[in-house]
Amino acid sequence: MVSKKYWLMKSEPSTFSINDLTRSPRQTTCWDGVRNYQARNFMRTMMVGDQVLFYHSNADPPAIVGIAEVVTTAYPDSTQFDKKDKHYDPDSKPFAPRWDMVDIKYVRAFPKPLALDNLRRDSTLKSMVLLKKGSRLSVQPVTSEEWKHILRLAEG
DNA sequence: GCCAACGTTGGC
DNA sequence: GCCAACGTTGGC
Repeated sequence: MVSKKYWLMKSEPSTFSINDLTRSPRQTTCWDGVRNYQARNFMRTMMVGDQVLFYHSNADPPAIVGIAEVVTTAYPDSTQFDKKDKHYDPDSKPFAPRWDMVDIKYVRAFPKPLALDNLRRDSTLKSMVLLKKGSRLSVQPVTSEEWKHILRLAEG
């Protein structure tokens, strides 16, 4: 038995919001379009049951808006082979796919989103990857302490 | 819309 | 292997 891990995944709500996730078939979506090696490598270590903070970037305000969970391990992202897709990668070959994705399923939305500026003022969270200066990583690990604290904030 | 910070590419 | 140029992210 491996213990659950915790993650944060970013999405621009104008592209795919947590509401879009609730309306998806089985409230599940494949997390395609990740084109950053570090983010990909994190997805490759994900296990079914891992918990995910759903973050709205480029939003007003940017905020953690709810929770999802990982329901598949990583598998090749089909959009890398689709010439018409924005995330098409001509250098990736089907016999050696470069980019992976996982499926995540909606768990719940927070009654009140946790806005980025509030998170920044919270000393318990000061070493969160999300809050590091210049951090752009779209898939990132969250410690269990950060996770517990964030859930408390969301309930409060 | 601006721009700082970051990741990637490619010439050398 | 260095690093300038470029493209992207994402807060503001």
